[in-house]
Formats: sequence, structure tokens, C-alpha cells
Amino acid sequence: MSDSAATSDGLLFLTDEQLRKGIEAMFFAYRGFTADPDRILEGMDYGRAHHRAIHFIHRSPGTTVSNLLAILGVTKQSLNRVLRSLIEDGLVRSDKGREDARERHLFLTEKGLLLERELSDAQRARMRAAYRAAGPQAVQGFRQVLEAMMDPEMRRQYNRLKEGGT
Amino acid sequence: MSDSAATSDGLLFLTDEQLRKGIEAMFFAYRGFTADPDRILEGMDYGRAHHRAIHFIHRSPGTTVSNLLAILGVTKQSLNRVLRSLIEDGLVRSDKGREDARERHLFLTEKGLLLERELSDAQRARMRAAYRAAGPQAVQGFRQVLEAMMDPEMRRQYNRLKEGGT
DNA sequence: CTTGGAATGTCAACAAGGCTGACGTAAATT
DNA sequence: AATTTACGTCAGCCTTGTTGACATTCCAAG
Repeated sequence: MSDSAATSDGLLFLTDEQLRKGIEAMFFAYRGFTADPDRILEGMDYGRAHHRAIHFIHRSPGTTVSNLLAILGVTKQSLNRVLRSLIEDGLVRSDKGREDARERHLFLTEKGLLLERELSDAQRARMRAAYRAAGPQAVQGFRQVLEAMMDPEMRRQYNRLKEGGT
Repeated sequence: MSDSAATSDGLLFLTDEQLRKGIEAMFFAYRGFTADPDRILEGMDYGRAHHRAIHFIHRSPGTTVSNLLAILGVTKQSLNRVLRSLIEDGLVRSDKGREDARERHLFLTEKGLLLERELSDAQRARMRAAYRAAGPQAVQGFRQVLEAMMDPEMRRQYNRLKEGGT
């Protein structure tokens, strides 16, 4: 079971094989991670891109379009396609900014909140099950490795999202 | 720092907020995870789909197309498009099976091995850095949570890949 | 030996969701 | 007044996924 050994200099001794297993774990786990929301969304007109927008709007109500662009790391054309459909369908509300009227502040509507609930219930259920199966120690490590794996810019975004979490 | 507390019944006390942070960690970390190979492949005619095929052929030399289909979870048409280009470009060799001549056994050529090296060097470098930053304890937990997050079928595939790893 | 089904390959058509480039408008800033 | 910022939108392209249909090859069962 013990794969990675600490050496006397405090570093880790990591074989290619251990690293490859980590890489494959990411690959397979990410599939599970997205599976439930994907299932819920298929049939509705939406996909993963809509889910991501909904998630982060829920997370930071009133966020601006540019902020969302930075978090999602896509082009405005790409995001706009998604936002347009969500707004048309009444899941998202877009308010002109009062301080700066060029900005649009995004909120989930009642209807949007309902879908967000459904999606995140499914995703959190899986996350909760995984956490419980792995135990408290593991949860710590999981988050630490993931955070270390992010690009610095993404890590900043991650840590800015509601000072909850860690 | 301590987020998740063990309760007296041995379960974990997990708030929605903690679970959401985990979800977001997966999202941002996966971006980092794919960033380096993506960068290498852009400009070449290949993409993430080619990388995945190369990775798993390298991992299980001589694997069949059906086996690869099961691992990657895509349609044969989709995989075939990728394989065709890799074979045409001389990165992958496809040998008619000797036992069962309907099957094709897939191998990386010299050229294919070179690209695999380049891609996996980059990806392993990031993984190694993340592991080292997080420490040995964390690595254990990371793998445990990811494994628990997989769909059972994917977990089987994951554990079958060369009994290395854990 | 024939036949059914499995494994593979391929063609066509389509959709989601990325991308670039160009352009327009309103509002803030200088 | 001129420039820059924030946003929206049109048009077109690419990758990678999908379904459906069909051909080939070959193992295995009847």
C-alpha cells in the first residue's frame, strides 16, 4: 500500500510508475466526477459548460462577466453562447452594474437555483462518499495535492472563491 | 487548516462548503493536469484525444482496439479517427492478431515512444512537484480519494493497468 | 460446412463547445 | 474629445464526441 517513501532529506522518492498511477487516477476520477451532472443535463439542452457557469454564478452571486471569464478560462464568445441560453431560459439574471454600468452582474433565478441544487446534490453526494470511504487524513491530502497541481493563476482563483474551505 | 473532522461514530462531518471546495479543487487542478501536454500538442496536428491513446497504448503495449475503447470510454468511430492519424504518421503500429486475426494489437513505434516521452515527462514533472509540495501523507490520501471517486467499472480498469502503483 | 455473431474499419452527418477575427455600443477614464 | 474597458454578437473554423449504416474478416457453434 505504501507507495511513496520519505527520504532522509525530506523529499519523496517517486518512481515513474507511482507518478503514472497518479496521472491515471486523475483521468479516471475526473470521469466519475463529471458523470452525475452529465447524466442530469443530457436531454435538457445543457451540457458541462452550462453546469460550470451555473456553479460559479451560484458560488459568487453578482459576479461580472469578466470575472467569470477569468475563472472559466474560456473566450467571451464561448461563455456568451452559454449565458445567453441560460438567460433566455430564465435560469440566470443579468443586471447592469450600478457603480459601473458597463458591467453585468450575474445571479441565479429561483429556477436556476433549483437546477444548481440538483446538479450539486449529485456531485456532492459522490464527493461525500469518496471522502468517507477514504477517511479524514486522505481528504486533507487530496486537497493539498490538487492545490499544488494548479497553475498559480488558477490557485489564486481557487483561493478567492469564498474564504470557506481550508 | 483542519476542515473535516472525524466524529465519534467514525464518519466524517462534512459541510457543503467543504464538499464544494473539493469540487472546485478538482476543476482547477484538472486544468493544470492537462495544461502541459496541451501546450506541447498544440501546433502539432494532435490534441488531448491523441495524448490519451498514446498514453494507454504505451501503458499496455499490444492492447486491442476494444480494450482501448473500454478504457477511454468513447465510440470506436471517435477512437478510430485518432488511431488512423497516429498510424498514418507512424507513431502507432497496428498488428493483426495471431491468435485472433480480427483483433488489432497496438504498439508505439520509436517515433511514438519519443512523443510519449515528451508528453509524459511534462505531466510527470507537474505531478512530482505537486507530490513533493504536499508531502507523503498527502499523496496517499490523494490517491485514495480519487480511487473512491471513480465509477466501479473505471476503478476496475484503473486497477488492471499494470499491477504497479499502489 | 454453413451460419451467426464478434471485432474491426469506414462513410456520412451532426452537435457541443472550444477558438479567432471583426465589429458595434455604451460607459468610464484620461 | 479621445481612448479604453466591458460586453455582446456575427461568421467561420477545429476537435472530439455522438448515431446510424454497412463491409470485412474470422471464430465458433450447430
